[in-house]
Amino acid sequence: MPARMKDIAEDLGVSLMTVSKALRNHTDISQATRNRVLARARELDYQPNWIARSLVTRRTYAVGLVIPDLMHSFFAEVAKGVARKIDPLGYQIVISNSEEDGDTEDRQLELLAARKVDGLIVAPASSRSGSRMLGTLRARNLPCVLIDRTLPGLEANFVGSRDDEIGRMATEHLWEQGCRRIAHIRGTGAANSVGRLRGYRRALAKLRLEVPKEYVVTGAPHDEDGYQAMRRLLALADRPDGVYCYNDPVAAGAIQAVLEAGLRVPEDVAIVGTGNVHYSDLLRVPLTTVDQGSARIGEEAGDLLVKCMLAKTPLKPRHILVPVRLVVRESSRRTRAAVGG
Amino acid sequence: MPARMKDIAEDLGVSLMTVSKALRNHTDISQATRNRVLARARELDYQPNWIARSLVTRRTYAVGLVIPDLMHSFFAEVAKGVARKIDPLGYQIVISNSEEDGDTEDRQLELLAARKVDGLIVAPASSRSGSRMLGTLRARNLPCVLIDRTLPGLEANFVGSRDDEIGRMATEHLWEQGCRRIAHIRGTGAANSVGRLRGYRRALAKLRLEVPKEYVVTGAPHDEDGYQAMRRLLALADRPDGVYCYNDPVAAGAIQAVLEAGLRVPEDVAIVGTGNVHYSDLLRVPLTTVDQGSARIGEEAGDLLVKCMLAKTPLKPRHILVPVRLVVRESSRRTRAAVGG
DNA sequence: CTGAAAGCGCTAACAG
DNA sequence: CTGTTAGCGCTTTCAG
Repeated sequence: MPARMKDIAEDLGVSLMTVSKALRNHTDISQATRNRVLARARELDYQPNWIARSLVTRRTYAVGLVIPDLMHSFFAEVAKGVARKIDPLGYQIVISNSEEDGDTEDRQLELLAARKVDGLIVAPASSRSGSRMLGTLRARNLPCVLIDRTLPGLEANFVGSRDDEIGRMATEHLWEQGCRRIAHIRGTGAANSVGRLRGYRRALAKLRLEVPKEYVVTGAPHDEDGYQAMRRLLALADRPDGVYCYNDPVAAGAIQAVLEAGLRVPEDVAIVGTGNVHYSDLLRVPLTTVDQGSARIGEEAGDLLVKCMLAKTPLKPRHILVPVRLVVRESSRRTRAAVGG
Repeated sequence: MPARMKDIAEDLGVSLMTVSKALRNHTDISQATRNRVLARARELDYQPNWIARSLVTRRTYAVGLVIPDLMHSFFAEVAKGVARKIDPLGYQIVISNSEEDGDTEDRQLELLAARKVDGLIVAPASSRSGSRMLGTLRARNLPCVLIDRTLPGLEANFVGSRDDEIGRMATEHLWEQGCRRIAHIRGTGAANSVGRLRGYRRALAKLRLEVPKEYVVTGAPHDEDGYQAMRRLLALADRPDGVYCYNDPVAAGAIQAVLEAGLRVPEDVAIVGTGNVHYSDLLRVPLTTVDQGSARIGEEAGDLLVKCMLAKTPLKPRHILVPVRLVVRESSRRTRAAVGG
């Protein structure tokens, strides 16, 4: 139904090839012919069929973005960063929600590959899914950039943060604020949660602070999870006076639980999150958090992916670590000395 | 490089068609042959090339989603609703950010059309872009569902809210809470902001409340805009004691401005937002807002689009209005009587 | 500068 | 049950 090149060619009495070249601004077409073609194309409201073009050029100008949760602002910010970089180059984003589930993720990757996307940006749901992805991608050597979470044992492009540093930074900050019973609400499975936990543990060790085993609870990635986890922490005989949280939504949930228990933030329990999502400043208690440069992560990932897609031969995998930064706000400020905000 | 049907066919000494049918579970293939094909396909890690398939079937199983801002939770929630409905049917989402700009939106729609998506869900940036879209879509009769914002003069599928009711509901609520100087921070251009403004005006008229012209200010869609708009309102000689805001981010920004001015919410200025985004409950002051059923909007839009895509002939455009609901929280609760939360 | 031939990987329609 | 023919709309050679 829509106009094809063939239609234009026949209308003008020229060959299909002439039309094809004219439309793509090839040099070896006379200005006169080109104008006629362009004019007729406009009249017919001609739109190139990218499907057909893709079949022969083997480029779709689509990149797949697989994230665990569209609704988590962190990923929305990352997605925006990616878009900002690849959009001007004519790429579009096919987005998939893995819902933090490895099988769903694999299915989505399969589909994306079948769709012949030119590249992939993935925040892997769990480390378990590493094997499948490796097969799916390596075999077809589809350019791929991992974000936010590495995949243990998989040599791949990665853009993210130094998670152990995040954990350390947050924990030491709580200590500096006078907290001595520092707990951690950790994430499930993914490499970043492991790294943050490690940072937390190392900081405690360095500070010679011993805390009960029960001070590490699992409760992520949503604020409801954080809320529940915090309630468990508050129920402990010796409840914590500082909590470092896997991400900002979890921290927001934790704050909710603390306030609901009739306690104060930060006086009774100080809270630190991770990610510095956009609304963390507007929360019930403005949230101290470790900024990961989410938009920057997206941008770097976009840039790197573009480089890979343009390269003739597979590039050596790179690791890009975006600097992190502690943003001190009210949820942890217990001393005069605390700066920032 | 990846395996093709042809490879399987040659390896097995059967025809390409046999492979094609076996792979798609056509009935007229013997179990034995099918098994051989399937086995070889697995060995070669065969993946169907959807581009090639699409070219002949004329279906891409991709739908375009064009929204003004990925980072606004409202649209993230809508997107998730859409995904929930179309995902199980094998459709994937190509997402585009229009950044509230009509030209960007048109460009994106163009690309999406060229990519031959099977359908489109669009939250139009501004009413101005109506004409182009109409051409782009009607001409190629590409199934399309508008969400959140109608396009004046365009007879099209729509899923959204009764915006004048939202405006009325919020305004009357503020009145019931004792506010008598009720202002409105409105959005720019889009039909929904016009509707909400109308609702606000009508409610005032019905209540026989007269307010200065300066009580309607434009400041959307981001929280920064709301913050600035609120500052302007606070600078008025006769400052408002209640403000109805275009959306929740704007309301959050407004609250920020009020508190920063040393005033209290809701005692000095009560605030009502729109959208009931997920984190509105966690805000500095928990936000009273009009819930639009964002996820439901996405789901209905997804369902409707699927119906359109499956239909042989274009369906008559439908309007689906998802019920709205006032959610009363602390930002406006000035009387005992106020219910909900 | 213009065009003819060949084919991307797959499927619809029909024959055997 | 299996295979042949034709072609989706476009681009990449390569000849004029």
